Amino acid sequence: MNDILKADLNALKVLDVLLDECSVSQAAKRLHVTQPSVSYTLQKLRDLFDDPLFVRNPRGLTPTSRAESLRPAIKQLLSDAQQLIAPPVFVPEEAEFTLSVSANDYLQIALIVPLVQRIRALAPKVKVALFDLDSKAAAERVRGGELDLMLSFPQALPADFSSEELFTDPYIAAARQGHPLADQQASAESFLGYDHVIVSPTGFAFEGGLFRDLHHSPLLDKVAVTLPNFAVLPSLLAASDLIAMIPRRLLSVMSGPLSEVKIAATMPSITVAAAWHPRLDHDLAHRWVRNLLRAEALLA
Amino acid sequence: MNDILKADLNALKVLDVLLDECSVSQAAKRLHVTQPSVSYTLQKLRDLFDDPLFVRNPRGLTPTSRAESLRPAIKQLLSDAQQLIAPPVFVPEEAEFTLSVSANDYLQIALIVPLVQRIRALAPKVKVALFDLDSKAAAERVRGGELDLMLSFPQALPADFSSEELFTDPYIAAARQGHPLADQQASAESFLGYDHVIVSPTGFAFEGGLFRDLHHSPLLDKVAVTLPNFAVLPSLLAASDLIAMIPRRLLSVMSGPLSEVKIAATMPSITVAAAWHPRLDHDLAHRWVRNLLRAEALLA
DNA sequence: AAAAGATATAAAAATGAACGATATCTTGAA
DNA sequence: TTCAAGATATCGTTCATTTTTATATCTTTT
Repeated sequence: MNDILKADLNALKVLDVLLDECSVSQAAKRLHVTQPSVSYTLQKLRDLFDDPLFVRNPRGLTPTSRAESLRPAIKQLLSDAQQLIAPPVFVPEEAEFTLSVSANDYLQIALIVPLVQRIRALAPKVKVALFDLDSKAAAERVRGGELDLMLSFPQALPADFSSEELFTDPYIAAARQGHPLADQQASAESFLGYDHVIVSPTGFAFEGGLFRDLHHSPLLDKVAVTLPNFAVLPSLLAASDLIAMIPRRLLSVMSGPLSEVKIAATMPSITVAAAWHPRLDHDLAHRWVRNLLRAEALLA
Repeated sequence: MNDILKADLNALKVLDVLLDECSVSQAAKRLHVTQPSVSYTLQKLRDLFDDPLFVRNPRGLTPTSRAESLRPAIKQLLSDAQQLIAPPVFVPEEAEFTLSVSANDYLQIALIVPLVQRIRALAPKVKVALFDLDSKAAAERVRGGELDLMLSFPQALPADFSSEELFTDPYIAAARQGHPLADQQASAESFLGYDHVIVSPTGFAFEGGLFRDLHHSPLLDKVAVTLPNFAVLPSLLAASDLIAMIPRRLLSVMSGPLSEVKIAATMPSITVAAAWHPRLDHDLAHRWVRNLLRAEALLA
């Protein structure tokens, strides 16, 4: 049996040219090799197909009927191969895929929402599936190919993932519009004169990134309320004189009008990164999304 | 630009196995080469596709999205290639082509007619185009691919054609049924007592194969009629007491009932051969026809 | 009769692929 | 913790195959 594993597929490229030229010499010219080289390859082809393929005529070669019958299939095969190795192109307007992203609620609001708007404007057929972030499970789902992207803090990202830092956002203090300290330069005393609310998934355990910087800060003693996420923060602030520490980017995009409380102290900040499986490093669609994400991160 | 002439198509066979195994080591086992060899080919593939194709994981390799997207096309391509190099098969029942044959009228009657019957019985979709023989023009038409086969005498066939002798047929003497000499052993005298008719395309010039052997034969003096072909011979014989010299095979297949006139003299004979362009030597359909022709020639 | 132009062949050179040994990394087990 | 197992990548070296140069052979053409 004539097995493909034994066959030299590269010889088919020579056969293709031979079919065009019907001349070993001319084919050699076109292939930029010498005539004996093509003659040698022709021998291999004759062996492979168990057919002379070409018989001599005064001016070169006449293809056998087998060679003629091979012609269309050879052309098709090489054209397919050319397609195969051609660099892939990504056309946003026509791209059709689902992007699955996991992010905490801060990043959902501050980054993903505007990202989705950009995506929908440029690539209307692309769907986006957004998931809350559960770091441990998320990493596994990235590994399994269920998730394309996870957004979190650099420390929370698996080391074997590809990742990219997006931006660093300083915390600011915020309160309801009309709050006594709103839009003012507040002193430390007046700032600590109000009770505070902080988003802390672990409650008063205060574990996680932000709280490293605030470890023995007097601020923590003034925290009266902790929230698991930013969702209800606007309405809580609106209905009280509580002051919240939030990343700056949330100030403008969070629903409900809030004011900044300016204080002299240098505030901690959080750095945000995107991570994905290295398998997607060169994926054109994925790279396109990452470019959009990077552009969005650079704004404001 | 990534040109197919530069690409090593054989590497695609390795990529195919790699996509199956997701392991350089396993792929190497399946390919019966060493692991570094596959690793080396993988490098070439990475270069060719400008993509890592696989990233490492604890147990081997994880394909990139590009590699995954390549998978179906690779499978298809290799399957096509396998088809391409697979030995061709010829199925008479389904074969669909036109066989163009040129032969003199003797062979048309004695060989081609039964051949057509065989062909029609075995390969109902095959058409046969029959042409009278004009050796010079026929050879050119064979060379040009218009004719698939020419049947003639070995001397009349171009030397650069492939050819095969089919049979040798002795001349016999024939006359109408009821002729005084019919079915008898005739003496030379009684045989020469009748006028004769002979097929001689050149008339009384008596040129050609048969007449070499009869050059100074007294028979030629008794020839009263010459015919350009065998077509009208039966009716001429039926309507006269003429005796004809015809190849034995014509006796049974020629229309109109004829009887043999047996004579003691050793008769000349003609040898018949088929010729075709060497390009068709390995053509399966052509070989099938030649086999039928050979089988038919062996009969009677 | 020789010159031109074609393919095939032979020996030598050069290229490229496969090998064995080894480095490096990760995982899983003692 | 350490060690063994198992994975890919890398490094020279060896070996096989392709390519080249040179030549033979055949046919056509001048």
